Amino acid sequence: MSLSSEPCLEEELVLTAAHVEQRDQREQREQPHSAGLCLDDSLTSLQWLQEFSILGSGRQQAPLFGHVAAGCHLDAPSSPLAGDSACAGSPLTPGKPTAAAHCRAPLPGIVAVGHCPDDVDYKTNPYVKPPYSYATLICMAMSASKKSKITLASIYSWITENSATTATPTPPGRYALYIIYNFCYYRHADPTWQNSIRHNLSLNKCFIKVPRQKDEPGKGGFWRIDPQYAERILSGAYKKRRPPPVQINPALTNRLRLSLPPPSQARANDRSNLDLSVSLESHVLLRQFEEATGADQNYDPRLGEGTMLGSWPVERGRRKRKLAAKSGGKKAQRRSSSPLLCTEEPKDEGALKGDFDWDALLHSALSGELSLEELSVRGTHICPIEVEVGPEEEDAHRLVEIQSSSDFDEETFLATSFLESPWEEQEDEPRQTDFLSSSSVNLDQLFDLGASLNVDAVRMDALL
DNA sequence: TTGTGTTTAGCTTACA
DNA sequence: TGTAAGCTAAACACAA
Repeated sequence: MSLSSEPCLEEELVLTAAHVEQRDQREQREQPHSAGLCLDDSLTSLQWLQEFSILGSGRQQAPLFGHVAAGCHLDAPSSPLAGDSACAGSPLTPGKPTAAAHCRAPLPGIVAVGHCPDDVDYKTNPYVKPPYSYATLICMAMSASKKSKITLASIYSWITENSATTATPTPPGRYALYIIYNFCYYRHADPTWQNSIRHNLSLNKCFIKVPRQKDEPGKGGFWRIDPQYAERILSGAYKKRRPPPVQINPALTNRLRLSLPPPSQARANDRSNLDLSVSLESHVLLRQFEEATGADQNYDPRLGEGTMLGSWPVERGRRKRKLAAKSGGKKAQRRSSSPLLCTEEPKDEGALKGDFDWDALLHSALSGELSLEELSVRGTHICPIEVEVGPEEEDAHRLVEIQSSSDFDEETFLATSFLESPWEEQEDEPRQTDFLSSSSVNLDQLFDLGASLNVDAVRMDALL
C-alpha cells in the first residue's frame, strides 16, 4: 500500500466522532436512562476529568465521543495533531512523522522534551510514554467506566484497549481498518506498568478499595475514587514530573530493532518493497534515529528509555532488591521473555476472553493463520489481497486491506458500526470493548450503519 | 497457576 | 538542600 493512500488521522477522528455521535443518539432513544447518564456521585463529581482531552491538547477539539458532551465519558487524551492543520495530508501511522511542521522529530512519533510534547498522539503513538501519572490514568479509567466502581483488570483494559475503530477506503476497492487505542504505548510496554498501577491503587489515598461481595464471582475487589482527593489529582493531572528526556517504548523499539535490516540493506530495499513501505520506512527512520543518536546496537530492553537529545539511556545503576531472591527469580520467569507478549495480557479479562475476537481475527489474518476468504457479508465475499506485515501490525493503526468483490458497494463498507462502545467497564460479564472485540459481532449491523453514514462516506470520498 | 493486593526499597524530579 | 511526589522493581501473601 502506498503511503499516499492512507488517510489522515484527522479524517479518522471526524469519522469516528460522527459515528459515535449517531450511536449515542440511538442509545439515548433506546435507553433514555442508561447507566451512562446515571452515575454514582462519587464519579460524577469527577467532571473535571471531562476536560482532559481539551486540556491535554491545549486546543479546541471536537470530543471523540458523545459521552463527553453528556458529562459521563472521559476520552483518553488525544493529540492536537488530530486537529492540526499541519497534519492535513500527512497520514498518521506509527512509522510516519506525527509532529506538526514546526516539530522535527528524527523518529516518527518520538518527540523530545522541550520540543513539542503536546504534539504526541498517545492514542496512536506506541513509542512515547504518556505524560500522565498512573493516578491520572486510573482516574481516567474510572471516569470512563461510567461505573461507581471498577476492577483492576478493567483499568488495565481501558488503558490498553481500543477506544474507537474506523475504516476508510483506499483505492481501488480496498479498505483500511484503523483501531485507535487509548494509550498505545502500554500495549507494547513491559507489563511492569501494571505493577505500578496496583501499587498506586494500594498506596494512593485517592483510591478506595471496595471488597467484592461474597456472592460476586471474580477475582479481586473493586476500586473507586475518593472525591476528597480527586481535586488533588486534578491539580497534578498535568503536572506529572518531567519524564526522562523521552521515554520510548522499549518493547516496541526493540521489536523494530530485531526486524531491522542493516542500513545498507535497508537502503537497498527501499524501492523493491513498496508494499511494505510503511513498515520499511519505520525501520529506516529508526535506523536513522539510532545513527543520529549513536544508539547502541546491543540494545537492552531494560534500558529502554531513550532520548533523541542525547543517546540511549545509560544504566543508572539502579539498585536491585537487597533481599535474597528466595523464589529464585520465579517472578521474573513468569514474565514473558518477549516484551511484545505483554500485548496479550488482558486476555483473561473482558472482551477477549473466550469471545469472538476481531482483534485476534485480524491478527490471525495478518499472520496468515486465518483466511478472510471465509468471511462473507451479505453474500459479498471479502478477500484479503494485501496485508501489512511488520511492527505496525499490532500498533495503534492496525491496517488491514481488504479487497471487495466487484459487486461490493464501497460506500456500504464505510459502515463502521463497530464504532460501538468506546469502552465499557463490565465487572463480571465478558466485556465488549467494541465490535471488534465483541463475541456477538453482527456483520449485518456493520453494514446497516453504512446507509446512515453517507455524510461520512462523502467526507472520506473527498479525501480520496 | 495466575491474578490481585500489600509492602518495602531505591531512585528521579519538582518544588519550597 | 530537604522534602514530597511519583516511578520502578521486587517480594510476598492470598484467593480464584
